[in-house]
Amino acid sequence: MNGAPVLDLATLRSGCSHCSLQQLCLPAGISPDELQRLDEIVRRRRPIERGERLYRAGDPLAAVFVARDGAFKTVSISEEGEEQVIGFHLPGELIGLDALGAGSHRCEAIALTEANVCEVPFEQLAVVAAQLPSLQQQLLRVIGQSVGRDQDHLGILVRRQAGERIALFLHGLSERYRNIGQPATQFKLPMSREDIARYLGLALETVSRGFTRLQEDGVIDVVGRRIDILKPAELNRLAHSAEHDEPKRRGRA
Amino acid sequence: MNGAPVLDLATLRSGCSHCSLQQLCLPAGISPDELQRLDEIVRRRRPIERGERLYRAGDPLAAVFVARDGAFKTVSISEEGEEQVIGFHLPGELIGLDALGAGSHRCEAIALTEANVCEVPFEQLAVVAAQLPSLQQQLLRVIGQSVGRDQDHLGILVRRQAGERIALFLHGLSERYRNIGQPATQFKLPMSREDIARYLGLALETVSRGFTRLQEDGVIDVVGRRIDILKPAELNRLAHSAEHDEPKRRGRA
DNA sequence: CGGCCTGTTGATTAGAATCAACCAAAGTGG
DNA sequence: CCACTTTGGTTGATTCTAATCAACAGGCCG
Repeated sequence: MNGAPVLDLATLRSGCSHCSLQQLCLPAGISPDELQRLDEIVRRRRPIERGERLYRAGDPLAAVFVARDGAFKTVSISEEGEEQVIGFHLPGELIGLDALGAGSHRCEAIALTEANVCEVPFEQLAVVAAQLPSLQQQLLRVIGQSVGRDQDHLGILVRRQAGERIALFLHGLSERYRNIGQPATQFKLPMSREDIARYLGLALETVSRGFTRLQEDGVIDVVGRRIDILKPAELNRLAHSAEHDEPKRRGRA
Repeated sequence: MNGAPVLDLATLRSGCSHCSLQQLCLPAGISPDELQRLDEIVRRRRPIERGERLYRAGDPLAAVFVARDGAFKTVSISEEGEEQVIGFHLPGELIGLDALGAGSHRCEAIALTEANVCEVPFEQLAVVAAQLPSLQQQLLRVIGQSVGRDQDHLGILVRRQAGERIALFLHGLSERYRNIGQPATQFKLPMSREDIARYLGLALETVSRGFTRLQEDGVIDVVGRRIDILKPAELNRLAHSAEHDEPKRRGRA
């Protein structure tokens, strides 16, 4: 658990063109010389600690962020002070779009782990995007992907069975890890059971039980936040075609 | 079947500059001469009938749409053929952003009523937006508002009590009608109970019961799809601070 | 060591899904 | 024009899932 990783200065210094996330992030599909324009406005921020906020609800839209590593959650606080989790953000995924509509943030973005982020001042991004059609295109695509993730989230929440939601959650997370080139069947959850519960609209006990149930069924192996997906196909099945299949029969024959 | 309403040619012909939704739609904040550039690429389509689709899942992103009147729903079809309602779209709200991420539509957009829509070819919109900073800005804002509505939807779905979800739904719809300058306390729901149920992640019977309950409590008056919000403040309270207040005591005192 | 946070597990209960009638309005066709 | 069907909505009875309340276990920290 030497959690605070050795600070890779080279990584911090080097720009988008050397970033491993290049093909997933704003620079995707942008020519090298154009990339430099983008690179000039991107600020590589110092490491963020766990629990630190990138912005708070109500803050004016100043910049959007992308994690190079680590993970974030965005939460909105209801009038009663309840925290509801709007989304989780893995490396390469844009953070801060919740302010696009009104010009100020609806959510807070909180680091779930130590992380390094790139900060892109929004005004400048807009200006450069207007000048570089391929950047504009990629910006819209990245925004669209974010919309897509929100819709996936909606798709999880309308499922009424807790087990389905949990399977869908794990499946989706696994896919996202695969996308960024990390192991898709073995990973450490960056978020707590409570975060997951507030993301899925369930009680945290229900999430816990859901995990144990999946473990009992041999689909996954869980130890605290360590997840090992033993039967990806089965998880996929549970996530999609529901549990209608084996309704009563627990012990398999 | 004079279903096709009297065709208002003047309305169809007149461009954005004469549109009553101008300040809510893409043209907002755009100077008259710039507006003409936008106007040139907007196609005013013939009236759409109820049940007609603007696009289907899988269709490549060709255009985005805005209703001038009427209402739409966007739905995604699960592998089991279940229809899940992603969103409802009132006049002035952009339809079709679900394709921004992958370049093809994830959803289908279906007319809930007869409607007139403007169609904006996406490629051309991107080109013009790159040339007109104020249009680019407004495009991003409108996209952001759409993201905001999705997040409101999420906020509804994580609420676990059916009554809260229903109150929140009515409250949000009311706000949106107010925004477009239509009566906010009296309106006709363009969607069926089943659509609402699939939007809220509830069974349709539960939605029906929820409406009846609100009526019994004197908060609203419902007759089929006609809604009259009698106590907006009370609805607002139910939507936000939940029903934790009067748990058992039905008859007050 | 003792406290604290995170997660698991158990018992009970509230609330919504489901199954099933039923009703009114709107078509449809003889 | 009236019987018949279809569609959308309401209401009732029953069942079952997940929330809630509660106790407890392991890891980590001061």
